[in-house]
Amino acid sequence: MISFDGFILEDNVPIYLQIIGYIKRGIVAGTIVGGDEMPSRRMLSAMLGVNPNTVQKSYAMLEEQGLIQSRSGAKSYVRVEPDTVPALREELLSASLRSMVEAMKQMGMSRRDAQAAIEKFWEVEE
Amino acid sequence: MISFDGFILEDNVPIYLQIIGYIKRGIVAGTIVGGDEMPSRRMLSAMLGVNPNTVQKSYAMLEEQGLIQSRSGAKSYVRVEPDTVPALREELLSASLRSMVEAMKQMGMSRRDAQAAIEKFWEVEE
DNA sequence: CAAAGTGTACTACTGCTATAATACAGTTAG
DNA sequence: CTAACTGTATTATAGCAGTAGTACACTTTG
Repeated sequence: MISFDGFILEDNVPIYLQIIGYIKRGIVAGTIVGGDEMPSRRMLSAMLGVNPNTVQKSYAMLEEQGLIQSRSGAKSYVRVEPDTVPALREELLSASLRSMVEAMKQMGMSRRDAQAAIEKFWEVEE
Repeated sequence: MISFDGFILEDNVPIYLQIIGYIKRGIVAGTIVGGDEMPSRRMLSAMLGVNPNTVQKSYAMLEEQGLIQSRSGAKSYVRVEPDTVPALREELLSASLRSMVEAMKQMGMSRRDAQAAIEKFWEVEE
């Protein structure tokens, strides 16, 4: 069963998009793999304190994108095909970086400034 | 008169927040300074192809934050106090980096991976 | 002064996000 | 089998973002 332990709701971003992003990032990281069991819509909505319909919306979109498989009455499972991981990595990286790089450039920062700023925010781990 | 030439509307982010962000980043970069004349609400809305009320909302919030000064009937001007620039820089950097670093960590990327990814997205300039 | 431009305010409408309360049929486990 | 759980669907409500149109008083400029 996929864990949503590290999941924190963010403001100003639709919840269903946050759920989708969390699953996608987990697949890229390898912490979520094909065949993994998804929490039921009701269970996840209770865990996150959001409405079941909001969770349902994110699951429906994940299924549209071929990332999970649902069968009426049964549990839902993650679906990862050979090309899935590299495609998701590219998609998520672009989304994360494009707006940030654009913002930093508009702030008059150099590439070196950006690297330094990341150092500060990465905190000590790894 | 402040130019909005490099301004491109983005999806999934409220327009009034994008306008506010553009002004703030310009102030941090120094391309926008205290005393600069803002375009009128009507003019900017025509330039961006958005509703005057949307522009009005962003101007009202900028005034609440003390970044512009409006006088009924007259033009609006940018207001930059001594502490404004460093405070804005810190605010914008945090906002930009926090979510990105968090996303990259969840994707299982190292700080080195992040630095390399930025190299690719920065393009050749500076 | 007079006209044009300006900030400000108001109402009405649409669409999206999210909540809320059900309902029903299929699957699964005891 | 049966009870519990599951996916799925429906309807209603609320708030916010954004659009649309209008109005009024003030400032600036010719």
